[in-house]
Amino acid sequence: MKQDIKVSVDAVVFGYDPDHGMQLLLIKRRDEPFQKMWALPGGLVLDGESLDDAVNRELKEEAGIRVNYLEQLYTFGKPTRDPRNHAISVSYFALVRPKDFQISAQSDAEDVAWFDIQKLPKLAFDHKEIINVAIKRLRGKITYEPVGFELLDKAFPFSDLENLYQALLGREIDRRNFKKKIAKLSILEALNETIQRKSGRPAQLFKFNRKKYFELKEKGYNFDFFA
Amino acid sequence: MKQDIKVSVDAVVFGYDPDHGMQLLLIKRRDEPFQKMWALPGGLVLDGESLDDAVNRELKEEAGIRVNYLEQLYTFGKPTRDPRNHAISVSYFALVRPKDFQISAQSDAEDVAWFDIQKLPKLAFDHKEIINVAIKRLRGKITYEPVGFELLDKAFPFSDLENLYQALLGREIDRRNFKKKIAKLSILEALNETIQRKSGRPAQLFKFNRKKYFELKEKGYNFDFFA
DNA sequence: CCAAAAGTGTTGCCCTTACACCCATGG
DNA sequence: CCATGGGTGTAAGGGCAACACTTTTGG
Repeated sequence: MKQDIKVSVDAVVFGYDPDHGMQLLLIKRRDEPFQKMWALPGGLVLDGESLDDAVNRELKEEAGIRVNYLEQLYTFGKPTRDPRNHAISVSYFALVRPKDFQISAQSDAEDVAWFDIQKLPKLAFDHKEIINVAIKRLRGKITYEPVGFELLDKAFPFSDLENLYQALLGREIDRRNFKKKIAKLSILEALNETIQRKSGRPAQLFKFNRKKYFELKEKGYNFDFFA
Repeated sequence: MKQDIKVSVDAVVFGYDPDHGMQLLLIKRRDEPFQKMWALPGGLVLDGESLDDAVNRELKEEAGIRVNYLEQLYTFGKPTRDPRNHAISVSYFALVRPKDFQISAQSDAEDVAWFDIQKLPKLAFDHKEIINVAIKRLRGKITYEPVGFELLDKAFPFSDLENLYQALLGREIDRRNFKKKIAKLSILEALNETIQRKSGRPAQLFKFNRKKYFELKEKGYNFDFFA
């Protein structure tokens, strides 16, 4: 009884653009099946390759990016998810700063693009389902971890953080209370710089203090941003 | 380039025994590799079989049990984790009431037994690592979900719930405050029965109100049992 | 001077925590 | 009557949410 199951990895890569909201990285397939349809970047794991290595390799090969933050999401194994044969997909959840990279289609991708998570095209395989799980994870994650770390520029105005949270939570946040909450954690550092957006008063820039964040996390601190 | 990676599933099955604390179900391997060593129940996924089906089948085949609660945990894919060949393991996290089953070794298991999670034997493959991840998940889970549901008898005295939490959190709980917290959620129902343990005053029995719990969960209620 | 976005404190309420004594039973 | 575990209430303090006006800039 010889087992014949293919193992692949797929990555759900989120990026945040202050002007356009949460974005998702997709590639357009060059080959069958689902030729010319949009899909998650990913592909077969090589013999002797670890899962993490496989995702990183595929992201580099297909889209030319290296992600900031990567964690395993879920493994999908319905035998019918690939029309060709029984194939399982170990999916990953990734966060990047879109501006850090010039994405470019390579390898078996005909095209690569960022899509607004509210306006996704039709997707190959069960990738829509994978994305739904990832979005759920993202929504959950922001309530107990400062996800902004990985999605915002190194230096950012407070309003970017606020808007990111509003976008993900889908509701308004009270700026003052939010600021107090973040301040209490002391994981933000004010810089002596300001930034001028299109209009209005210039905003002070901040950066995350990674070290302090990890210290707090080690001690088992509970980051309950929002209920 | 033909891919040759084996896909297996492994289950970390927790059970709670009011007298002996948190227990973990292990099987003793009948065959090489790691012959006669203790290991997690699990095995190869069959062609055309879904991952969930594979776990349930293996649990039935090897230990003769059907679990109460099952969720996917993590997929381990280090190419060297199986000395024979590149094999990935999709691991699962399960909760049962030990008393519900008479465990019995079957199939390729020479023996099956419950072990105190504090006193585990040496384990085959990377199963120790898998268990560590599972214990972490369990500890995390109890802080935001009423795990007791799946681990305690259908009817139980309040002290069982209290002891379960104390065992998992590794610290004392104030009984009165804990009771208030649980009461506020109104997911417990008092029964008109009592139980007499070894000594002391008889205790009132309670049962969980599953329906209410799921209602609250649907509405996005935040069960923050403990920080 | 108008529009746009940034910045800033106080108050009331609720929830959480700290805390100790009596009760019912078996031996 | 003693040991064991079960059952119960209150008060104080901290954390969270609600809430609106002023400041700085560009046009």
